[in-house]
Amino acid sequence: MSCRVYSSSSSSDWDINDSAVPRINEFDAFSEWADGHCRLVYRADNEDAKRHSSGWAMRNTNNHNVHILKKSCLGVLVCSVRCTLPTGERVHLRPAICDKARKKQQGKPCPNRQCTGRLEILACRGHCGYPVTHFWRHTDHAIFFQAKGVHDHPRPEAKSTSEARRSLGSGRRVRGLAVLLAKEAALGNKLMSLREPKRQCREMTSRTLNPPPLIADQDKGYCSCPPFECICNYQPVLPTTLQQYNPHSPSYQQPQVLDSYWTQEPAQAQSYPDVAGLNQYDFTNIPADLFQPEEIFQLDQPIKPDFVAGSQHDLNRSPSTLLDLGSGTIHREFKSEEYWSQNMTTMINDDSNNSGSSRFNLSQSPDNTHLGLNNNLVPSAQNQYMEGAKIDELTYGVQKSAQNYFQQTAMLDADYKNQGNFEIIADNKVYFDESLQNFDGFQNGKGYKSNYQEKYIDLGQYAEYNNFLSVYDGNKINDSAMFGDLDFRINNCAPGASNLHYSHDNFDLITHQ
DNA sequence: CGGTGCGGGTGCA
DNA sequence: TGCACCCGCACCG
Repeated sequence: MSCRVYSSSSSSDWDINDSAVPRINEFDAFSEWADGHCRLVYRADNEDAKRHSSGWAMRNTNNHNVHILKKSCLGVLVCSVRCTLPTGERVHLRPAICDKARKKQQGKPCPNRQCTGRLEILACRGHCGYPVTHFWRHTDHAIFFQAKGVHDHPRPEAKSTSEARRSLGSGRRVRGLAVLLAKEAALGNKLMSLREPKRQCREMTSRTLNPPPLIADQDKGYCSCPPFECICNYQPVLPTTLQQYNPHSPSYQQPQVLDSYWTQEPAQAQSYPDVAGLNQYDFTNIPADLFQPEEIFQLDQPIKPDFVAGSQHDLNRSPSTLLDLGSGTIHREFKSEEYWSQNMTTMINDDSNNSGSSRFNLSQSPDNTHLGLNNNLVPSAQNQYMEGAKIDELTYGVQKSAQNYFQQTAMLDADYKNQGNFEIIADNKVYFDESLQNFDGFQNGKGYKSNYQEKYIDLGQYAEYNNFLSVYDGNKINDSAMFGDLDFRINNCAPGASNLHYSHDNFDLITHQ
């Protein structure tokens, strides 16, 4: 996934509100966690895009424009006391999209069993104090996506995870939950792997950096289940039975459904440190009625600040990684302070989504990445751009920064125009009928020239990306913490990962209201 | 029951 | 006028 910088390249020279958008022949891989100011173009038959799905909890927002679907971020459900799980992770559940359901979520006991806190919404204020917004626009040839704002909160759990939990109903035994979640994960990943070839790019990001759950690195002996839905956690206590259900065990017999999943991507075995021998859990001391209907969010994950690896007590605890059933990702999230400082640091230093110079989104596969298309800014201009964007994001509602932002954008636009290679589409507010798919005016007179791309490839960006890959390759096995960090950073928009081309000199016309 | 999309309506800048 | 947001409705799984 490649998030694009406003006006930083030919490929980003469209706005969701333009009367006409370029016709695209090469598309982006779907980005589940698109973040920052970015624009993506998906295939018209991309199922994820057609569903307007997102890892973020996005709700429909009425913008009174039937042609552009607008969604705003609901933030994330967090614990009111910000309790910390053994590994320093924090609760971040997916807010329900439905207002009614979301209200019911709030005030529920923290999923952390030993926490007295309550769930509350951590609202998204990533777009000048307002929630981050996503825009979707369909043409006959593509689905255009544009995001505005940088999420200022942790990612919620994946959609499939919350769906799985919901579908469980209430009062089920944890074992059932485990099986269901495992199946969900297996099926989801299976489907995702089959859905679209390019999806692999995204998978590479989330899985390689955050390998799938339940695939234990036996050498490391850790558990890679999520803190909320640890499957190992629900395994029987007795060693013999444990063996039977422990996927980490050599003698473990995988269920048929899961088998393909386990063996599907063995190379993605996690390398998390064995925090506390979390492979084995004793559930005999957990009463079946412990999970009340109203505690469907209740985690079997204790707050244990003095968590000591290897202690017998801790053996009964859930592992601390978070399974993202939607992406097959195991999140080893930042401790909250780490997260926030990291987040702020990222925002301050990178503002990746705008500059695209620091955050790489590995959802985009390198081999289908046409580097530089989004990084056509000359360094100086790019820095200036970052400055403006930076301020824009960090000081909510500061109009000055917004001016910088757009002034910079305008300057760059003008700069491109001066190259004489293409013309920016004027938002002339002429509203074309959607049926006018072949608008000669744009096709013949205002097309993008392909040589533009060649001329503006930013080698510096390319180098940085390679550097990243080098670091990544060198550490992916041994440094899971790094991946936690990288995962967060790279999953934000990275212009350098663009693979979008304007290979046609025509545009898809859309209709404004 | 909840996700999703649509659309009327309100308040604010 | 644009935007954020509330609400209700309909459809769907």
